[in-house]
Amino acid sequence: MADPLIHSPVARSSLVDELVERLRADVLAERYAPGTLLPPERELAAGYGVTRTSLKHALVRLVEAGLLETRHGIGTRVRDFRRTAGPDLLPFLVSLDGPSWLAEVFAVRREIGALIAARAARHAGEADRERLLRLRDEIAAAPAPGPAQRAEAEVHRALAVASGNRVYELLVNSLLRAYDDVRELFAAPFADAGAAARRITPLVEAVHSGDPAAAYPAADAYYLSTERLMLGGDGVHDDARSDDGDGAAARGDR
Amino acid sequence: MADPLIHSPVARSSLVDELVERLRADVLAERYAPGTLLPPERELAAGYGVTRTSLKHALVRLVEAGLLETRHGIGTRVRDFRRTAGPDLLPFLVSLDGPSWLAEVFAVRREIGALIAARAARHAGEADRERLLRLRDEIAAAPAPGPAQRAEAEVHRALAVASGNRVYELLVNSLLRAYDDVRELFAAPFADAGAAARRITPLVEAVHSGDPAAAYPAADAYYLSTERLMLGGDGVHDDARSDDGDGAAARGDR
DNA sequence: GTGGGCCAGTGGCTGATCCACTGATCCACT
DNA sequence: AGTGGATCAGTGGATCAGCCACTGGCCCAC
Repeated sequence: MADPLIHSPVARSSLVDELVERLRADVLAERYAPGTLLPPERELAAGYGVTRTSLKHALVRLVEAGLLETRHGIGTRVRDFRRTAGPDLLPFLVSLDGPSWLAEVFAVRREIGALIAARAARHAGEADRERLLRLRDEIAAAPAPGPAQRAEAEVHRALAVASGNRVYELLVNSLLRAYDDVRELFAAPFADAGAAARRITPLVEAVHSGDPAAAYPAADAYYLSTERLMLGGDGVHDDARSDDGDGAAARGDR
Repeated sequence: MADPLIHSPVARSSLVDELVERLRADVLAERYAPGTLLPPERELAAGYGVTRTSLKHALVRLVEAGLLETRHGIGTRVRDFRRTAGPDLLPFLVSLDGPSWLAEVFAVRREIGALIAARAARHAGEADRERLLRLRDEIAAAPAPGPAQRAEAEVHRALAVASGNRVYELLVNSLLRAYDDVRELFAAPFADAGAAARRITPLVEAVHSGDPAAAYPAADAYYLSTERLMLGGDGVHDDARSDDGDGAAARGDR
């Protein structure tokens, strides 16, 4: 008895969802060049074989995401997402472009994670501290990689909450989502719950003890270790304030 | 002659825009409690005096922003934005709640700005470095606070680009937008272009010289100084790795 | 009890229609 | 020649009435 499986609701996606996905992919792949006008809605709708109303719902979502810009009487213009989009776009960039973006996400997660941990050590209240310990135990006791990874994500969130700065909470929301989709692909290295608990324990304890100077490097080491687990190999060179997960592959023009 | 004024297009907002704004305000003010269902679309549309189609366009945008969640056959549920929204929500939180969020945004900007500056010092290419100098000169020569502030924002962007990590670019996009709306309210303290240039010069030069160890504190000092200009007073205490702009006012439950 | 079928209520989507805005063009007037 | 206004075609904005698809609760036959 008892739930043998967590049933994540079968991802049924609506017509508009599909449409958004295709349009977004087309925009991100620069099949519509930045700065140019999209074809008129009536035409686009016909092209995709949907009503203009449905197409509009899709466009409106991409506008909200910062990828498009529509002006009445003119048309819908493609924007340069590097200048206009926020980190909420990361999940799609990661799943489209793969390792290049992922590495950069991890690099940021590590650097910001250290900041957050240091703040958390300074600001965490009693409730925050207890929550961290509880989550650590939850990881150690996790019956499968899935729950363990979820609990680990909760630790990230809990640290952000404990940091006492809500902006960090929002940031962490975006960063976590950025690799949500790929997380399950990396379940294997996380199969050993004991090891996972051992990785995260120094961080949790440093924050719990309230010592920022200890929390900072502990977070750095922790994020580096998970990064290595997920990206495989040694990932990055490891000097004091180490580097990268670089965008060398990435840097465009301008 | 020559343009005496920059005409920013008169912010005409469409019906749907208004609708989104009202709904978002209602959600953020928790007039619809998180976790509860919104009234049915037909009813809601009637209540706001618009078509169901228009209401839908508005709802779809809020779903995209992470504030709502709609399920076919069930209804539209209000989500807890602290858990689900990303930093793209910041502009609205800032303009609704005012100083409390703004202070936290600045705190994050300062901490992350220092990280970015240090990375930029390490990774900036020749083009990046020249762009920084050019922008610095542009600030010094700015004829009015408006252009100066815009050029300053460009420096933030340029630093993110120079950091070689595109995730930081997206982060900076969101953070800049977070106080876009209030920026003009603080034009007065920025009237002196010479002073603005003097504030930012040490940062630009530290990055330009390629020394991360110099760039980090230079960025910290720079962001602290602009923070003080905008928030007034001394803002925060200023020890080595200083603090806050705290969320003491903020921390909710959970 | 238990399973199946029904049904009311919800969001999803359609297609036709009209409105409002933009920019180009043309023309009358100066 | 130059200026200003009218017109027009093309675009997105918004509406409407209607039907479809999904959900959950209810009831009834078994």
